[in-house]
Amino acid sequence: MNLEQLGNIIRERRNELSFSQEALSHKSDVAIKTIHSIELGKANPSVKTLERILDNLGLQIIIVNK
Amino acid sequence: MNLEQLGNIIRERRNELSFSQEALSHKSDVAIKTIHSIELGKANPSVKTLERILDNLGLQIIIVNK
DNA sequence: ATTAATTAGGAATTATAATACCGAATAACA
DNA sequence: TGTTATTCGGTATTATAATTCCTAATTAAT
Repeated sequence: MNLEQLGNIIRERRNELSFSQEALSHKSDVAIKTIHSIELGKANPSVKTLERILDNLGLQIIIVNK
Repeated sequence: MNLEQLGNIIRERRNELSFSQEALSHKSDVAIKTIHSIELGKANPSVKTLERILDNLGLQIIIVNK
C-alpha cells in the first residue's frame, strides 16, 4: 500500500460516487489541494486526515498481517 | 480504526515479537518518542511513518469497504 | 533492595503536512 | 467556439508531526 496506490483507490471510489474533489473536500473538511495531492500520490497524509476522507467514501483502514 | 486502537495493535504485535520500543525504533528508523506516543494513541502519524513501523512488525495497511 | 532496562513524558527545535490564495490547464457541455 | 466546472500546480503561511535532549517513572532481573 504505497501512496500512489492509496491515491488511486481514493480517486476511483470518489469517481464511482460521482463526487468532485471539491464536494469531497467539503464533506470531509479537508482542503481540496490536500485531496488532489493525495490522489496524485504526492502527499503523505496523517491517519486522521486520511480517515476523514475515507469515511466519506465508505472506506476504512484496517491493519492486517503481511 | 481510531488512533488508540492503532496504538494497541502496534504494541501487542511488538510484544509478541519481543521487540523493545528502542529496537523497533532502530529497525524502522522512527524516533522512540514517536513510537511510544503512537502506542499510547497520542500521536497522529503520517502514512509513511506508520508503514515504516508496520513493515517491521509484519503488518500492513489495507483499505476496505466499511 | 539495588541495579539495569524499558517506558513515559515535558520542553524546545526541525521537518513537513495542511491550508489559503492565485492563476493555468483540462474536461464537459451548450 | 465560447462558457462553466473541475483538476492541477506554484508559492507562502500556519498547524502539527517528528526529532532531540533530558529526566522521571515503571518494570524486570539479579
